[in-house]
Amino acid sequence: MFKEVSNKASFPDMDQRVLQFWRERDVFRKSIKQRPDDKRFTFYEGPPYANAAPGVHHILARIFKDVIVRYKAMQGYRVPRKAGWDTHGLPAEMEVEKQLGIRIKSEIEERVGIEEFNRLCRENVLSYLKEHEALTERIAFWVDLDDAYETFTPDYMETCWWIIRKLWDDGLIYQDYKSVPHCPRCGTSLSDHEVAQGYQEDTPDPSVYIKFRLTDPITGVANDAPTYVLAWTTTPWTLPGNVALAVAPEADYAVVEHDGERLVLAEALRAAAVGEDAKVVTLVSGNDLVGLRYEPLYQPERDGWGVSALRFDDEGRLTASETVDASERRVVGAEFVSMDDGTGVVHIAPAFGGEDFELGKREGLLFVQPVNLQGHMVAAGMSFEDTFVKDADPIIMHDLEQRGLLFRSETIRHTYPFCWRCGTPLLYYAKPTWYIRTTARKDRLIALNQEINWQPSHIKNGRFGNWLEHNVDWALSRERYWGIPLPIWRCDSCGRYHCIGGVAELRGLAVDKEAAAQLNDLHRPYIDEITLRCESCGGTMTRQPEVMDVWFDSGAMPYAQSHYPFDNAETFEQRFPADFICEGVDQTRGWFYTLHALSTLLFDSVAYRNVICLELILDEKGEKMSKSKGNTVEPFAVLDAHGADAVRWNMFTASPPWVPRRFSANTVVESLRRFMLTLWNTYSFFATYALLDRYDPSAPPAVERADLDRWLLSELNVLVEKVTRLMEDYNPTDAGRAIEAFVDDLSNWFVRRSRRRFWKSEDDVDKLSAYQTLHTALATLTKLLAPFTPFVAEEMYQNLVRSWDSTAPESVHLADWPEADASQVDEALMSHMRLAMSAASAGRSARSNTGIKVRQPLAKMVVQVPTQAAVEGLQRLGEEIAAEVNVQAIEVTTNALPPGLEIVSERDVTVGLSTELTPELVDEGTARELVRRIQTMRKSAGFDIADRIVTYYQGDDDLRRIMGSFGDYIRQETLSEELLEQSPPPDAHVESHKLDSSEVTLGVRRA
RNA sequence: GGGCCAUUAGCUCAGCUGGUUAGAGCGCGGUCCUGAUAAGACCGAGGUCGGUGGUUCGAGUCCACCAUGGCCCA
Repeated sequence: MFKEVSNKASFPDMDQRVLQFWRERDVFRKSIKQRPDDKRFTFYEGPPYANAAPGVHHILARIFKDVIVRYKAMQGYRVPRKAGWDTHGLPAEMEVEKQLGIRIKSEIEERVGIEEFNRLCRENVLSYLKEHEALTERIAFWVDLDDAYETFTPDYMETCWWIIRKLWDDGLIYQDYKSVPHCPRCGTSLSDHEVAQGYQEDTPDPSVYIKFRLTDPITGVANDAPTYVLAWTTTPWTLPGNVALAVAPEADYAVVEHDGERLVLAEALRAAAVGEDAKVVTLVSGNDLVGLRYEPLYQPERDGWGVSALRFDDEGRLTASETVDASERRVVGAEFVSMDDGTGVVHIAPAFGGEDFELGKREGLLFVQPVNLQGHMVAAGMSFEDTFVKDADPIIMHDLEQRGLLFRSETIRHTYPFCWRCGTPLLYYAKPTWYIRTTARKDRLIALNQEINWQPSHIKNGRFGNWLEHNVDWALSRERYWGIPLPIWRCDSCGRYHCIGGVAELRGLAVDKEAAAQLNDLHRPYIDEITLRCESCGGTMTRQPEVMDVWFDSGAMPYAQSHYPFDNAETFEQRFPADFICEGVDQTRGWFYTLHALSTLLFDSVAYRNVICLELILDEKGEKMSKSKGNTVEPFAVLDAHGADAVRWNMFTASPPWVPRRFSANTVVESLRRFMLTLWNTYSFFATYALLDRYDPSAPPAVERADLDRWLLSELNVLVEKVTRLMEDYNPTDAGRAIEAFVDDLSNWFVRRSRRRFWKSEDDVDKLSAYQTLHTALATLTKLLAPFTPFVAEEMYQNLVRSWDSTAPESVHLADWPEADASQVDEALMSHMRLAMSAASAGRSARSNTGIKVRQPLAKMVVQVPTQAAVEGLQRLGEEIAAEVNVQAIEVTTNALPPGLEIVSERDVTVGLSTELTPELVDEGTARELVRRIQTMRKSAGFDIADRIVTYYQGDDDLRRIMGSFGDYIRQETLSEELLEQSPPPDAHVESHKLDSSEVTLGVRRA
C-alpha cells in the first residue's frame, strides 16, 4: 500500500535517505552490471584538479555528465564510469611555492630540493580530494570513485612514456630552438593553450619610434645628410637583441626631411608616424633598402655585456659565431611586415619573437640574447644591467634619447599575454624546446573533427575548427619538477638521443641495474639519477631535465587510465573512443584538443564522438565568480538548503548551458517552487487520496477512460517521445523544459479538473480511470526524471511502484527508459483541449470584466470556434469549461455571437458570457459561498480531510430556503452527515458570518 | 586586426524552416479562486525585438554593415 506523503517536503532530508538507500543496495554498481557487456556506452571523465575546494562550476560539469550517462544506462547500455584526478603541473607547484614563500624558481632546487618539493606537490594535489568526493556523492554524480585513475601513478606515467615513444618512432618528436612564450617567474615555457588563458586587454606598453642610422647610401638618393631608418616597437627591452630591420619588399618607402636629418619609413604610414608636414625627398621601394647596413644601437657581443653572439648556419641551426663585425646588421625583406601600424619597418631580434627567429634562420642572421631566463637584462656595465625587462624599458628609452636615437615615444594599450598562473608578463624567448609535430597530421586533425558531434554545434567549425586550422606544433617540455619526466636520454659522449617507452626497457638499459630495479617512483629527482648505457658508443646517457606539459597527461587519459598497452588491452579497446565527454568550453584548447591530438596521432581516430561544451557560471549580477571578488556560491550551503535536485534542475533548465549563466541561491529557490514543489504536491495529492480510497494499482485497466484521461495519456506519450529525442540530441535543457511544461499541465489542468473525481464517494469506473491515469503519469515521470532529479525520482518510484510491485526493479535507476506508445497519442484531442483551456481562460477574463465573482454561477457561455471539427471536439469538453468558468451551460458554435454577452477572445476562440442573474442563480451562488465557509471552518477546526461532520446553522428565511434547495449539494461538498438548523453544541467549532446582508451562525462538529 | 557567441519587458528566458495584435516565469499594482499546492487564475503597468541599410507582398526571424558585451586567436 502507498505510504502517506506530506505536502511539506524536506528535500535535503530526503536526499540523505535516498543516498543511504543507494549505498545499502549498491545501486550504482548494479546499474552498470545489470546491462549487457556487449552494449556499451563509453564515458570519459575529464579529471578535476583537487587542490582547491570544489565550487559550483564543478556541479555544473558533473551533473551534465551525469544526466547523459544515467539516461544511457536506462536505455540499456552498460556505462562504466571511471573517476579520475589530475595531479601534475604548475597549479600544484604554484601552491607549494606559495606555502614555502618561494619567489623565484632557483630557490626550489637551492633551498628546498626537488625531492621535498615534489613530496609537497603530491600532498597538495589531493588536499581537497575528500571534499570533491563528498560533493560528487552529494549531487549524485555516479562515477566510480573507488576505481579512480590518478595521473601521478607509475602505471599512468608509464603509458605516457609509451605514447611518447610511439610518437618518437613515428618521427613526431623533435627538439628545436624556437621562440616560445616564457614565464620568467615560473622559469618555464607555456603551451599555446596556457598562453590563451592569460591574455589581458588594455595593457599599457611603450610605443617607441627608434632611429637606426644607415651606414650605406640608398641607391639613387643623395647621401648629403645623416639618414635614419625609423622602426617601431612596443618592447624596448628587445632592442639590445636587434640584428636586423625588416621591410616589405614591394611597398613604397618615403625618405623625408626632418630637422636636417633624413628619415626612412613606409609611405603608407608616413602621415601617422611623422605627420603630414614632413617634406618628402623621394620615394623608394622596399627592395631598394634591402641589404643596407646600419649602425647598431648596441653591440653586446663586442662591449663585454657577458653575451656572445650566435649565428644561424646553413641548416638553420644556431652555432657559435667566431667573428662578428658591426656591418653584419642589415636591412632584410620580410612578407610579414604590416602597414597597419608603426612605420613599416620592423625591428628584428631572433632571440625573442617567433617571426624574428624564423627570419633569422632564413637570412642567416646573428643571434644575440641579452636577457636571461629570469627575465633580467644581461648587460654588464650598462645602466639597465640586471634589471627586469619591463623595468629596463624606460632606462633603455632614456639611453637612446640621450644619444638622439629616440624619435618619438608614447604609451599604447593593447592585449598582452600574462602567465595564467602567476600573472607575470610573458616574454617570447627563443630556447630549446621539445615538440610534438602535430602539424604533420593537421589534415587528419581537421578531418576527424568532422566526425565529432558538438553541442552546441557551432563549436565544431567555429572555435574548435579554427583552432585546428591554425594548428602549431605542441610545445611539450617544461623546465619544471612536478610532472611526468620526459623519457628522453642523451649520450654524454656521442650526443645520440634515446626515448624510453616503458619501465622494463629502462631497467634493461640502466647503468645501475639494481637502482633501476628498485625505482618505484618515476618522478624527479629519482629518475634523474638513472643513467643509461649508450647502445651506439657505450657512453653514459643522462636524462633531458624537462618534464612534460600537464595537458599531455589529461590527453593521455583514454590509454593511461587502463595502463594500456601494458595491461588491460581488451578493456581499452572496448572503451575507445568515448561516446561522450562534457567539459567547459575553455577546454577547446585544453582537454578537448589534447584528447583529439593524441588519438589522431596514435590511432588516426577520434577520441570522443559526442561532446557537450559548457559555459562559465556567473554570479547573480553576471560577473565571473572568483574568490577574490567574494561572489562565489558555496556549493554545500545551497545543496543543504534546497536539496540537490533543485540545484540540478535549475542548472539543467534555467538557461542553456552553452551560454554563460547566472547562478545564485535565489534562482535555485525559483526552480524549487516552480517545478519541484508542483511535482511534489501532485504526487502528495495522489498519495493522499489513493490511501483514503485504498486504490489498488494492480487492478485491471479501466474499461473506459474519460476524455481528460485520454488527453493526459496522449500528452504523456508525446512527452516521452520528445524527451527521448532531445536526450538523443544531447540536449538535457530542452528535455527538462518539456518535462516542466508537462508537470504544469498535469498539476494545473489535469489534477485541478479531476479533483472532484477523486474525492467523490462512489467507486465507479471514472474514479478508477482517474487514479490509473494519474498513477501512470507519475510513475512514468519518475523514470523520465531519474537522470535529471535522481533523488525525488527514487523517492516517488519507491512509493508509486515498488510499494506494490515487488517484481519491479528495486530502484528507478535500474529501470528501463519508458517507450512512447503512439497509439495513445490523439492529436485532435490535444488540440481541442488547448482550445478548451483557451475558452476557460477567456471565460475567466470575461468574468473579471463584469466584476461577477467566480463563485456566482451564471447561466451560460457561448464559445465561438473557427471550424465544425472544433465545435464537435469542444462540445465533448464543455463540462470542463463550464466547471472552470462556473456556468451552467456551454454552447459551442461557429456562428457569430448573439448580442448582450460579455465578449473576450483568446487565440482561436471567442467567448460570450451571459451576465444575467436570476434569483435561482443567486441562491446557488450563496450555497457555494456557504460551502466555502464551512470548508474553511473544517480546516480551522483541525478536521481531517475525510472526517464526516455535522453542520449546524442559524439564520433568516433566505438561509433556510437555500439550505432547503441546496442541502444535498452542501452536505456532499462538506462531508456533512446532517445539516441541522439549531444552535451548535458546546464542542462544535462555531463562527458568525455575514452572507450578503444577513447574519448567519455556523457550527461544525465531527460526526 | 581576425573568429565565434550573445543582444527580445525592470530581471531570467522562449520565440521551429520569414506570415495576423511578439510570449512565459519572477518582480510590481489590482481582482479572484482554493480541503493537493510554499500554489493557481484573470486584469493592468512595462517592448522603437541593440542600430542602420537591404531582400521580400510581408523581417524579432534571412543578408550586409555598425555598436555594445563575452570568449578565443594574432
